[in-house]
Amino acid sequence: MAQLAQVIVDVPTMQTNRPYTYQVPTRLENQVKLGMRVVVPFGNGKRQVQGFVVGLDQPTKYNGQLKAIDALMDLQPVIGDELLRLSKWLADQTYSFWISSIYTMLPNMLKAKSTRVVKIVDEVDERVTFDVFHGKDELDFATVQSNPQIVSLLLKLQKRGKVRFEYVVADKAKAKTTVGIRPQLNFEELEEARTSLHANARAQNRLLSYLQSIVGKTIKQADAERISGLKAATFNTGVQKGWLTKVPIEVYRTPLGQEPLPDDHHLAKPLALNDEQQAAADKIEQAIDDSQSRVFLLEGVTGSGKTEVYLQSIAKALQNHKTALMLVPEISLTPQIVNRVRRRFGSKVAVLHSGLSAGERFDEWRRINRGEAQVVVGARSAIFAPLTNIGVIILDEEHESSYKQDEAPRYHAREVAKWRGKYNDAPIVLGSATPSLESRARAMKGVYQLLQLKHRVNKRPLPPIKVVDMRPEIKERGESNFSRELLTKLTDRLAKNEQSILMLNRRGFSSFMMCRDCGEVLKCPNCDISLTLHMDSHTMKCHYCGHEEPIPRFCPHCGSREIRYYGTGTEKVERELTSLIPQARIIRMDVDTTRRKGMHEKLLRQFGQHQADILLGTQMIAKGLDFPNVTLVGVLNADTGLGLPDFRSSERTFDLLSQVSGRAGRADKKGEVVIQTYNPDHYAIQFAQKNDYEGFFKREMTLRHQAGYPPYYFTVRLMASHEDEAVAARAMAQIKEQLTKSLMPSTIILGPTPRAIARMKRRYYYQIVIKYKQDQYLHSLLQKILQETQSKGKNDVQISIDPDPQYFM
DNA sequence: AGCACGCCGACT
DNA sequence: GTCGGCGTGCTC
Repeated sequence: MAQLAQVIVDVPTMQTNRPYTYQVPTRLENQVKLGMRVVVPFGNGKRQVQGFVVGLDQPTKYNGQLKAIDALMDLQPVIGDELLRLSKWLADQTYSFWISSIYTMLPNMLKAKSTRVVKIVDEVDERVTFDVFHGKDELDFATVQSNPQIVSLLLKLQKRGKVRFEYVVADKAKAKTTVGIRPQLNFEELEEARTSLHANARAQNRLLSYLQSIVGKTIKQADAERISGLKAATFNTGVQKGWLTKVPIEVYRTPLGQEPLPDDHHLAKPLALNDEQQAAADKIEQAIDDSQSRVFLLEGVTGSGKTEVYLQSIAKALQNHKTALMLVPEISLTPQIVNRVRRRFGSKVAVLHSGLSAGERFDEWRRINRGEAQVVVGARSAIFAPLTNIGVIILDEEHESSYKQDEAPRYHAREVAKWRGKYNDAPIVLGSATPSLESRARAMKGVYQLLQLKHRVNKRPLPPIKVVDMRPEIKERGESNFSRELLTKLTDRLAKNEQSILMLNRRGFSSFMMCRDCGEVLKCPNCDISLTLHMDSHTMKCHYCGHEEPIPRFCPHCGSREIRYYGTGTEKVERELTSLIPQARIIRMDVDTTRRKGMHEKLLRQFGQHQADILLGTQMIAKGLDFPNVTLVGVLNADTGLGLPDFRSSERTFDLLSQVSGRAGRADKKGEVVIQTYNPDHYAIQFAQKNDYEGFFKREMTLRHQAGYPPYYFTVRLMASHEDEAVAARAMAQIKEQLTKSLMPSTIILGPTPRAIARMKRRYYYQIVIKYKQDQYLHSLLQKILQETQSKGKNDVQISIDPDPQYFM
């Protein structure tokens, strides 16, 4: 019988980042369990917050009077043993608050909203009642918080005992319900009711018969109407006569495009595997059978049938009465891949992606939590799906940088997967055509087991790739996004009624407004970057802080009218393409045209139905798309990423070009790829042209070795920010001193340097990058630095730590 | 985060 | 003399 409970409260600060001990009141005895949400008093006054039970009956050194838990928010724990442990590990690994790592694992709906309400408890001035309280006797404090006059007025009234501040912890988690009907009488009583009916009350008579057939059951009213053929009005009469009652029935929200498959739906059969696939599948399935928590790197060229190996591994796990988790990068979480999994495993599948509403996400989460779904497909955060007894975890496109969250907690889904694999004694499958250097290097060392698929399933060669040097093109024809060669091929496809995909590599691109007379570039007043033109809203926007201003007609610096937009945006390319090939029908896909929910799918569907000849887009079109009629893929600017100060820029360029090349000639028709570049001799482009991952890997490893980058070193990035640049710089210099003193001599400390975007949201940023092979002091030292520099207000230096950063910029 | 306690300037 | 500014420290 639990007397005490250790609770992590929803106050994300360094000082409160530890469990607090509460008493379990007698009325809640035997009900409080690990992983439940509770409402607890915290701090002075009547403040209440949400918390999570992370321990029971552990002794406490606290000498003060313990407070008691106010209420339970759940009947069943929302976090099981595995995820509770994982949340602690995650907080430790990513240097974040325990409460934050708990919340990243749960759907947003489980985060209760804590509101402050001001209540009138005694007669107050009529004008106050009217003006401030709008005639009501209570007020949501959040609505007046920003008005200092009202705030001080309310505080005065509080002192005089006229009003009281109260806290309300409101749970947002609501299950959607529909009306259900339930017979109130038993069979005989219903029969009895029939005798008192008028002879012509035929509908009521039928209702009674129907109710007799469902005694003791609860049926959705919609279903009842359909089955019985009776109208809603008849059921209402039944309620009036006391024959039946209406009760809410909990139902799941149905995400668009995720409608349940019909009951008689035939699940798709597994496809036959070729020898390579079979060999890989055998190894994975053996590990599933033996409950081995090893890691496989499944390296397979585009079209080599990795997905089928995934699906059969999942089938194996299910066959062993276990569950399976499959992660896909958000960008390739397309209906195509999702449908393939659902056709194979039907209603066992739950899908988690960013397009779901909060309610839909919550419902999918509950289906998984209740064990109603045994297969989960989702993007990064789906790695926290509340599956139990996992048999296999798959990460498709494991090299994708989107598996690393770029805000706190800065976790990498691959590392979380490995943790869960160990906990569940389940193998991990990392799949990619172009594995990350880290993973491939581990496979070479034997840490992971390498499984290779070297041949395409359809035995077709990969499409030939033509690299076009844009330098002479520009010299001869002036500024253009299209080489003659690409234009010729596009026109040719048009004539043959075939389709083309054009990709504009936007990585690292800044489009900006510049004055042709004085060279002034329009910049964000808060951040250190140029503003981007958004034609949909006709404004200039800052991508970092969201600042927005009208498009200027005159240069704000010199007043000249010659202020123009620079940078290769998709819109501009579309305009050029329209003027070059007026008869071509173009679909443009970029952030602007796909912002609205469902637009992404809609545009792809239109293209799939050949409502356009050319699909023009940014990186988002590079992955997973499979259009049989596409025979030409063009990359307009292959090298924009190469000049970036990022040690992974070659790797990313190689990946991107390899991915996009795989989009051509998926079916019977022959495909071809055109890559336009200003760096035709760059090794990333050369190796991509030859489809030579092995060559690229060796070359890039040599360079990483020379420069001391991953995978030869582990890295951590420390960032400090302050409103005053000098303060941020000084804080970092101090930290560097501390690091140098305490870390191992083999550890390399770079910086401090101002970040590439030195100012963001009115703060200046400095960073230090630590490179190490093995350093036993590092982790605890970083924890200590965080403790010491814990910021209390906006006037303090803010420190953040990014383990294994994706970018150093 | 939110709240109280506490120590210095401009006011009924 | 007091009201209230926000720096500091604590929350089981």
